[in-house]
Order: sequence, then structure tokens, then C-alpha cells
Amino acid sequence: MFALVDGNNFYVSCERVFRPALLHRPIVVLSNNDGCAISRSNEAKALGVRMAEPWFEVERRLPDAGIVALSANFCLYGDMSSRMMSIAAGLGPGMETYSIDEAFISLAGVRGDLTRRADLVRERILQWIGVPCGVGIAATKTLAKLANHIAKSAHRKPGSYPAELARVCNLAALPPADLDAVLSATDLGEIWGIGPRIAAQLREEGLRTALDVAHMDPATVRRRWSIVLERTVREMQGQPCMVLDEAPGPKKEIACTRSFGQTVTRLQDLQEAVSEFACRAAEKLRKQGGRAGQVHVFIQTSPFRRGDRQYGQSITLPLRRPTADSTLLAGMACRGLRAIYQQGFKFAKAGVILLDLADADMEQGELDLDDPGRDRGQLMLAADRLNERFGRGTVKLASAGLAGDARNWTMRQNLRTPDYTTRWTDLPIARA
DNA sequence: TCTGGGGTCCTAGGACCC
DNA sequence: TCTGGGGTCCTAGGACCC
Repeated sequence: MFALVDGNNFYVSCERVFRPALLHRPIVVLSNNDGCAISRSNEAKALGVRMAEPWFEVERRLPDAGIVALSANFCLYGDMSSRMMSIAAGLGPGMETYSIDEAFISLAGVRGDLTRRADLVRERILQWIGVPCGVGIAATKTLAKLANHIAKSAHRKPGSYPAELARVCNLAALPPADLDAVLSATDLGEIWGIGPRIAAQLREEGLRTALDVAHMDPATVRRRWSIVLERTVREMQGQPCMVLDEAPGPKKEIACTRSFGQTVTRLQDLQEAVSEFACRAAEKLRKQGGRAGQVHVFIQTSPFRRGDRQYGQSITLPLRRPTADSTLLAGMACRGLRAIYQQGFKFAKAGVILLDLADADMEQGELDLDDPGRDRGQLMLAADRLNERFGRGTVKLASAGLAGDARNWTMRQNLRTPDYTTRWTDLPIARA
């Protein structure tokens, strides 16, 4: 048995904790560069703001709706997330943190009324953290996901499902006939693992609801689609195919990619950006105690600027030996950049992806005949500690551009709230 | 003017091996 | 006329997730 705990409109809810005046108002949180809406309050959803809708289009479409937009503050959301997870963990013996706002919890061996227990945890998260959650409970992870969707819909859109399923939906507690009724009231596109493409193919076959998918024959699904969809179908039938992954292994690739605040044309600007992205990726790599064997770098123009000449190119470079050294990784990334750069284009985005990751203590010994640059492990450690203590960017490579220089490629974030919970100077102050 | 970022898994097909 | 069989590894691309 699994539970899925999921924060409602998570980023928006985090912002509201520290600015209660935003309650009951249409709010959106924007992606990097203040580009698209990535979290919407119920009021914003009701106004028709779509997921990932560009903010400038929302402003044009609904100029008088009084929608408040905020730049994403991932420091705040990450900290709020870990607080929420620490309470959610009390629901059962094991937990898998699935995303910043979701956790699967094993209910194996938990006795008593699971629905009530889940409701108490939900209330505690609301009271202690201030974030509203929904909980789904079912025999498999896929069904628990769907139960969570139903819990939220029943709460947000009264009449869509029986009212007693609001906030906490325990599919395992429903009589079979009621379960079928709920599944047949749910579109198949809501099922975890069925994206737009597969959904369209299934509709082509005349299927419509989650119940239709649950009635498919696994062998046929495997033959005509894939083992992935077969697992989804079996999970919909109550047969667990996915286990709780309590301790996910180290990442297999680590990326840092960004759109620019404005387009750039010069190699110098791209070099600063690529150098910085490589360093950021390298920091993440050192955090998980790894080394990278290859560096992938890409640059591209904006496909949205239809009038511009388009160009996109990428390259993957192998390292002579795996490393987590920012200077070596940034150097390699910049070498790749010089190989793919073309003059005369307005570049909108670039990125660095570290590949072929291995554990740092797995090292191939070799004779050091042509020293290609020593791994500055101690220097990296010192830099990481300084940046941790005094803030990101305290120590960095000069090739990423010095403060005070142009750095015209950095992203826009004009609507950002303070780091209320992770920075002393941003601590909210209560006045009597 | 203005359009996000970071991942995972699976599969088909090519290269290569004996 | 007729040209084997069995296997591994790697990669690019597609699909999905939040």
C-alpha cells in the first residue's frame, strides 16, 4: 500500500506562507527569466492561466485581472519542501521523495484507519508548515498518484467526484463498484506515465477513461506499445510493478542550462555563460562525490524569434581522465564552445551537461607522463565551502565574468521574494 | 520586447566480436 | 539460384515525469 502526499500549487503556497495578503488572490510563480507561469493559485487557474503559459501573453490577455506574478525562489521552495517532507515521513515506515512537492510513502504494516491517519498528517503539514496538501492512497504507486489527483479535484471542483474523497482519497477503501465509477469519471490522460502522445494513440483506439486503461490486456499492450505502458496498465489493475525508491542512486548526468536575459552574439559573452554553467554543474557534481568523463555543451538561437536566422549546435568532448575540477571542466566546455560558435547569430540559450559520471573514489591509476593539469581537489573544496558560507558566487572563475563587468546574459528575475527561511538578513520580522 | 530547467528509462539500429 | 549464427556494447532519439 502506498500514499502520495503532494503540496497544492506548491510554489504559490510557499510564497503565501510569508505574504498572507496573497491568499485568495490570483498568483502565479514564473520560470527563470520571468518567462512562463509554472505554478498557479486556484484563482489564477480559474481565470484560465495555463500551465507554462508565457507571462507576457497572460499580461496581454488579462491586463485587468489583478494577477500577481513572482519570480521563482527555489531556495525558499527547497527549504519549505524539506520541512514538509519531514512531517510527511511520519505517515509510514518508508518514504521516497519523488519531487520538490511530492513524496511516496510506504504504508506496509501500518494498522488502523489509513484515511484518518493521512488526514492528520495533512492537517499537521498545513498547521506547522502552512502548505496545503492532498493525499492519495492505493495499492500501487500509479493508483496512489491517481488517487491524489482525485483528492485535489474533489476539493477544488466540487461535484467532480464524491465530496468525501476531497483532500484525502483512499482508493483501497472503496467498494469495487465505487472504484469503477471513480475511474470511469477520470480521463486517461491523468494517469501517471501516459503523456500526450500515448494518450492520443489510446483515444485513437476508442479508449477514454482510466477505467478503460485498467481493462486493457497487458500482453497486448506490451506487443503494441511497450513494456513501460504495460507496467502502467498492470499498476492500474492493482498489481505493483514499481517499488519505493527510498535512496535514489547518484545522478547519471548533471546539467546547467539557461536562457539569457537578452540575446547575445559575441563569443566572449557565451564564454562567460558557458564557464559559469560548467562551474555550477561541477559544484553539483562534487556535492554527490562524483567525477565526469565527458562534457557536453550546446548553444542555440531562439525558435520563437521567427524572423531571426536560426542556429543550434552541440558537441560532446571526452576528458582525458574523469574530473570534478571546475577549471578543467570549464576549460573543456569553452573549448567545445569555440568549436561550435558561429558569428552573426542572436543566441538565446546555452548549457553544459556533465556525462559519463563515476564515483570519485573509483579511479584508474596511471603514470603521470604528460600532466594535463592537476586536479585541484583542495582548492575546489575551499571554494565550495566559501560559497556555501558566504553565498553563491563569492569565489568563482574569472572566465565567468567579473562582477561589475557587463555580464549582459544573466537572467531576469525582477519579482523575486526574500529568502525568508535560508538567509539571516531576509528573516521576516513580526511586529506587535 | 517578452516563451524554463533538469532529469529518467526504453528501444532500435549500428558497430563490432568470434 | 543458393552466402551463418549468436552475441554485446554504444548511442541517438523518443517518451515520460515534475
